[in-house]
Amino acid sequence: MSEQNTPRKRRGSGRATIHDVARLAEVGSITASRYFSDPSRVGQERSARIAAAAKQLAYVPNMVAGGLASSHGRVVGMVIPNISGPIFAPTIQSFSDTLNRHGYQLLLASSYFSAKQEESAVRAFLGWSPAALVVTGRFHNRTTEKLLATAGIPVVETWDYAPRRKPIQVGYSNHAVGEQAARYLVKKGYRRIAFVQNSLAGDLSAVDRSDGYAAVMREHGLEPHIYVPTAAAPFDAGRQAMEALSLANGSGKRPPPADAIIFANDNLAAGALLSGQRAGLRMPEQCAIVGFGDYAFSSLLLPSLTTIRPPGREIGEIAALRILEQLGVLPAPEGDTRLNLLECELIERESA
Amino acid sequence: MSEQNTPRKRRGSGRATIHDVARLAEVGSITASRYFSDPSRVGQERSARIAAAAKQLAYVPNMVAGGLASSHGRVVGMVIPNISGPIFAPTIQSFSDTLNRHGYQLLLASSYFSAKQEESAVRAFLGWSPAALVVTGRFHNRTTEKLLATAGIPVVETWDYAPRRKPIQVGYSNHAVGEQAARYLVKKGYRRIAFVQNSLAGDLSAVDRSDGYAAVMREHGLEPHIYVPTAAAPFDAGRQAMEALSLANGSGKRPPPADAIIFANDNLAAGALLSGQRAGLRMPEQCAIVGFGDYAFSSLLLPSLTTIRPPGREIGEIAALRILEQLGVLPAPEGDTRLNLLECELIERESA
DNA sequence: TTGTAGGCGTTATCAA
DNA sequence: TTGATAACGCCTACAA
Repeated sequence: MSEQNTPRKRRGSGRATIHDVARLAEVGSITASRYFSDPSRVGQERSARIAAAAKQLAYVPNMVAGGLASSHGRVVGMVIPNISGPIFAPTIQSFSDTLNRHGYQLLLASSYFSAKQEESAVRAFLGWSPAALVVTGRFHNRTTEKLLATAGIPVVETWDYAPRRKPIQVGYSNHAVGEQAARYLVKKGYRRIAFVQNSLAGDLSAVDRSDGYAAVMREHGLEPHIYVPTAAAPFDAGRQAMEALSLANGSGKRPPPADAIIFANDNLAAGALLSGQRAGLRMPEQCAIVGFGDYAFSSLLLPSLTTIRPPGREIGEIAALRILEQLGVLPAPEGDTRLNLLECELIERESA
Repeated sequence: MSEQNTPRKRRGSGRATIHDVARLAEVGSITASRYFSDPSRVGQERSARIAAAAKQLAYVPNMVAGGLASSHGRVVGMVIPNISGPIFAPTIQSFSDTLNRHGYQLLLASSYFSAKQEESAVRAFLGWSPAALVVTGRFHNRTTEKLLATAGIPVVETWDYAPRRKPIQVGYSNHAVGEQAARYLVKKGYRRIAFVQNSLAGDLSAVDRSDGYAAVMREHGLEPHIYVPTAAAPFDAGRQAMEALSLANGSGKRPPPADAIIFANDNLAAGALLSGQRAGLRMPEQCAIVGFGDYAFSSLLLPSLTTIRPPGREIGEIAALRILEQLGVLPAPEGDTRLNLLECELIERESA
């Protein structure tokens, strides 16, 4: 016990270091280091001694020192547009959990869909020598592009899918989602199908969806009708669209412009559903509604909302797996793992 | 341009270091270091030279090296029960944003309400020499307690409030929430008020709420009636409770056991609302419903759900501010900032 | 399988 | 206000 001479260093965290463990275990510190990174490379006896010493000293490896020495720490940075919205949380959750399971930690920041904020988050992360970086979408400003390209670490783009780009892609096709919704409604017999765009300009993914919708419409000889609401709040915008497209048979002669509406997201759809319901509109008979996102409330609405569920959880998990493979933590599977195109599921409920 | 001799080191990240900046600016590297941590401590001329050099070299400070040298990095670890539930996301969001604004990064992990997972997350964080640590709730296992106590850094407990504990507290009183809901219903004239507990055992905060409810009931000479559903899924549990407490007037003689129900959370309340609605029950006339959580869907239900909103966003922001004050990044306000008791807001909607 | 030497990029310490 | 020097705790390279 009196062995434990405390040299009272002038600096330092005061916690036990790998040297303390090695000394107590009577091995070289590099042997202790090897034990912690890959126990199979250290002999039985010493392993046992090291384990005992580590336990006795409550040793916690200093990841900062390790990161500095090896020039890449066991952290992965993720920039996500926002954390508290209904969309991205499952991605963060599954991403973080998968990383943790393999000893990596998540460094998180949000961009609020701002390229400038994304850039500053990436820059801040870079200071931590992350093992990899995850960003959302394929649109970044030039500086961010350069930072990512020269970082020399795996970069993953999530929530979008751009086969020709360099980073690993994990996402789905918004264009296909638009097609999927339109095909579904066409098959159900609807013909006057409208698409309600997000009033938030800059939601490029919604534009991709409306493109897919328009393509299918034309394919069937139907006229695409894309409505862009002006109201800023999603529920209000949804109501506004509903009034314009389905409740607006003011003259009493003409049928309303739409007998089915695809919304850019479930918030818009919910606003429309509520206003339709309050106006006594029968849905889906008089007007079918399809949303996007499968938010938590979507199954609770009356009528419950038919919507398309993006694979948020899967995106997070696959992004993490691809990174761990790139880092050599997991064995690399056969074939090209750079492109990961996932499917969205159309969830058929009452509204369409 | 040919000045940029690349010394091709055998190791290292390849990025520009503070020494490169200092050399280009023709100052000592320590002066450059000072410039980045507190520009006011460096003279005008040199400051300008350093700034120019940093820009030219696209210098990104290496936080890992800085963290090692100063034995505490600019990261803060947060353990939250889960990220993708409806509850904690705003806390994470505001916490992260507030930290980022002051140059600190968020290290995130989730515990899924497991003390064991919480412990391993705290342990993992400690390896990063965080500047502070945030945990959720006041119940941890003994090891976690010890780790937190001996970490020598600010520790914040959020989402609960235990004045006598050591760490900084940022939360609200679940007991008071239970009282608040009960008082509201009593004042509205309801007398047969029941409380529906979470079927998930281990949700201790919900137990605190039911205690508060029971206290108010007794205070008014009323009999507390706490119902514990057996169904595991929240919506099912809510339906089950509704059937037992309000729709169960099978004999046709006795009035149902409850004319008002407080639910442990909005998910349960939503399940109840839906089943009540499908059974043709008029709410709140025949049965008033109060939830807890103010989830995203709560305002969209029919009738819209009267509920109590916990101050999730505020918790995150205040936790971050207290930490930054403790670290000296922000000026410390007067008085005791260790205890931060926030209010929950009762949001009056249609269901009660 | 184990050990030695030295460097990773920054900041604390001390002196000027 | 500025700078030289020595940690910080670990890991890579190389040797035994």
